[in-house]
Amino acid sequence: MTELEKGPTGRRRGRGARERILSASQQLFREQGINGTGMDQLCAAAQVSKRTAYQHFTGKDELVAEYLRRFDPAVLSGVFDRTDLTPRERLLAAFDIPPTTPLCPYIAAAVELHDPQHPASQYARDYKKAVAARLADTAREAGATDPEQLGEQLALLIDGAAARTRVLDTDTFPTAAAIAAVLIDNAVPAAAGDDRRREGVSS
Amino acid sequence: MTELEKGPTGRRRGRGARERILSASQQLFREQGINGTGMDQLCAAAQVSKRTAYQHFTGKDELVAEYLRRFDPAVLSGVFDRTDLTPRERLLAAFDIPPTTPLCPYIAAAVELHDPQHPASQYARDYKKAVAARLADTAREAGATDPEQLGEQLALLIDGAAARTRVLDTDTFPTAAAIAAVLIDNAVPAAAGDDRRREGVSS
DNA sequence: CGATAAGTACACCGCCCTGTGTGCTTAAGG
DNA sequence: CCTTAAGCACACAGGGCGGTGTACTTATCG
Repeated sequence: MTELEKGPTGRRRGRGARERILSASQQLFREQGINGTGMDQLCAAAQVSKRTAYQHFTGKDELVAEYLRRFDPAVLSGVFDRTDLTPRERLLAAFDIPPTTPLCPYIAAAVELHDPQHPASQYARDYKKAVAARLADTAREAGATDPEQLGEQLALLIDGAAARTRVLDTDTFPTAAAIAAVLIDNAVPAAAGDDRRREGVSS
Repeated sequence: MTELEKGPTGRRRGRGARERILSASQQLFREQGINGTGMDQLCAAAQVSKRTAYQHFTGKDELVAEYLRRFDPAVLSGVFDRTDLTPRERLLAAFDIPPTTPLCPYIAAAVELHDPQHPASQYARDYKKAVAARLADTAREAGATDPEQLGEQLALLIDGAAARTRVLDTDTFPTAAAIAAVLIDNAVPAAAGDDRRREGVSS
């Protein structure tokens, strides 16, 4: 039952409370951080009464965990499922996230929550492992000799760029992409018909 | 009644409250995070009255900033001033920080404070730039063609290992060190006489 | 000694936080 | 229609936080 919001019907601030809460959390947790966003403010932004929020989520912890689970489709699948790119290009495409990404929310959550046992921290861990695994898959597809190692290396580069971008307040993904290009070329034994050239990636 | 460390009576005033506060902050901010450590708890651990703490620091913000400034000597100088190592070895030695480092406190501060204008965030930024600069200096010493680029790349690797170690709760510095070795070998045109092991590097 | 600065003990303020209790209104659907 | 459940408004509890006021004690040194 309860076929809730399926379109613009829910213009009133009636029935789609849960979705509005999660949508608002996406914005606020990113802009202000998890600890920096109170439930009062979040409920106000979501146009949801506090009582309703606590009927959908047992507590803020559960809300935070659920909030983290709403990133997969866009980021993870969106990059790896592009069949128009070669495996190598797909690996490098993972570093093209300049505009709308203040900081990887998984790292932020792990640091802010400061508790490895927290559901959100555990999910962050799982997610990071999943990304490394998908990178490894693509690396295997690209013909790397040690795909797991390359996947782990590329994952580390992504996290490094995310963290460093946060601290320096400057986009460091180009640097990470340049390193990735070197690693990929070094890990693929002797590709033949590829378009790969040694691109110094100056800019 | 609190026979605290007296040491040399160099100071004519003061019985070491400030030092105890900063010493306690080193431990607590790392173990519990900055936001997770209250002034009450910190003062109790430092065996300092709260009133005294606020006579030494105008507020928690200032204390946090000062806390961050107490890391340089050991980490930064300790690695780069080792004359017993070749430049290349010194660059790689920056990745040998496995035992006593839960997470780079600069990244943690930047994420937790969530305000680029915060004094501590600004200092974190300066520090990260300084590390990159010293890495670049050493890279130049090692004969890299583009020392600035290599320095920035190595700095990114360190931050990546720190962040990823935090999220995964696993030591990822070996992975970063492996990448560093590849990058260094690729960046130094034709090293001679070194003991560098060529790991699949196709010049 | 006595002056002075450093440190102490402890209560207290106001604020914001997560989380609830209670009663009321609204929308959906048979 | 009337039932049912989702949502709302609002007040409030309990606690931790950063920070302060006040009066007292202690160490250091001229």
